[in-house]
Amino acid sequence: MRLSRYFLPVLKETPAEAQIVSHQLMLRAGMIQQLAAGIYSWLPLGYAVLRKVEAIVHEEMQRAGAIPILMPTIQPADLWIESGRINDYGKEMLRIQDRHDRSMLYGPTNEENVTDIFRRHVRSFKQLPLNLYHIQWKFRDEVRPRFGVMRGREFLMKDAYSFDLDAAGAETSYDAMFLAYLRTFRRMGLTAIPMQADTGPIGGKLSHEFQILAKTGESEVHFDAAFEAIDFSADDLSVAELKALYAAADDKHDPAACPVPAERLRSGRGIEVGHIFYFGTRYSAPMGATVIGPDGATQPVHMGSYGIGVSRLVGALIEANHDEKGIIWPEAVAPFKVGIVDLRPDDELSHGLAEQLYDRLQRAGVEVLFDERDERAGAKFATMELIGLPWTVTVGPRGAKEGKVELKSRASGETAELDPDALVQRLAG
RNA sequence: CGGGGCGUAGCGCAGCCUGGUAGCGCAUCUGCUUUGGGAGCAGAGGGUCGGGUGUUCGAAUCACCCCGCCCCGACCA
Repeated sequence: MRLSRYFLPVLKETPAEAQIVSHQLMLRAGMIQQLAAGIYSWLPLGYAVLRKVEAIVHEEMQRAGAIPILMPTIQPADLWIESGRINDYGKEMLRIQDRHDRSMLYGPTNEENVTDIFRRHVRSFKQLPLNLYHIQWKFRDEVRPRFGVMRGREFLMKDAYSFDLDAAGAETSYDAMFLAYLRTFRRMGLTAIPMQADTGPIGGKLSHEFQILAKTGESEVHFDAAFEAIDFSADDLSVAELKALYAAADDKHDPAACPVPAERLRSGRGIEVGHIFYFGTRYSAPMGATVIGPDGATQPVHMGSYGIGVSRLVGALIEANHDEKGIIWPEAVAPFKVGIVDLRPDDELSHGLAEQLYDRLQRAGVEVLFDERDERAGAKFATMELIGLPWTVTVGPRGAKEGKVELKSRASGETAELDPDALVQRLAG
């Protein structure tokens, strides 16, 4: 992508309304644009990151056996009356009347919706286990939206729903999601600690929320220091072991009853990026989502639901990866892998080399943002640092004479002088 | 939902207290010079001062009502 042809409205100054660093940087880097309180448009750079995050979530869900579907944003209120949940969400739920005066709502979640799909088509235990998920926009009319996409009213969420014959099966499904979550966050370079949690309006008895540690987190969290020793990227992570370790957000944490000795207890702030629930027959029973078991008896299925705040993750990623100059994207979610700073577009030799590298990198399948604007070096470097691409290639007359360009890592700041072949090889790898 | 604050050019702000029809920096456009860390000079464009009502000869400025946004607290992917 040529920057001169892209749409990247960066800001030099920090908009007054943004309080936390991720919100400030998302606005300054031209990723989002606020339309109303808690409602944002995603501009090209922000949308590119959102799609990267989405893609990882899709891959890990499917790896864990979940099947993608797409349910609507608008639902009939009838379904929620049937589940008995119509009033549980209170004013958080946006209600709408359609032209026939039928009561509709903008879905804050889709348990009823998916349970309805299930009950219409599944009859036998032989079709279980089943896990259906989608990534769809939700609306929760928060009393006080804030912190940009971290607490928006409209937000993109991945929600998966598992169906099993019995509690034991449901727990297996739960554990599979538990593991998939750890892997998902890990792939984005984030360590999320699973914590015991309340079930809220979703209902149920077993629940964990996944919290990323960050100074600007919304909730106070407490956890066993043993978590610090765990390698979350290990292939043989044990869900049972992780579940046994103590970790809880403030609301669940009782210092008097805490099983962890004080010297082993760690406290910090956390950003909740995922939340999983096992709620048994909470929806299947009232809504008649049943199967015939091996014994010939009809019984309600055991369900769980599993959410990841996809749009919130974009903010959380920035909270976890930035410095005073801007964002530092982990490669897995970067909007572009490389930025080329064409220092002197008016210099034939230097500009020619930059063009050539742009072309070669693109053909090697590398996502490149090519800054060939007629701007000063300082402005270009500042833009690159702000938007945080993992790699910057600087091409100027000085190096071009020697046939060299500079490669710089945004994360480490390390630089290397390379010739074009070595550069392409290194970045294409 | 309780408490507080703000709304003046695309962004950041001043002007308001003490009424006299709007200003600064950045950004934008044109020209020239410049070009390895957010350039310089010269010129130009851009505002129903959030909206309404009232007071007044006269309202960005005073009063009242409404709307929007932000912050603190109680609640949540």
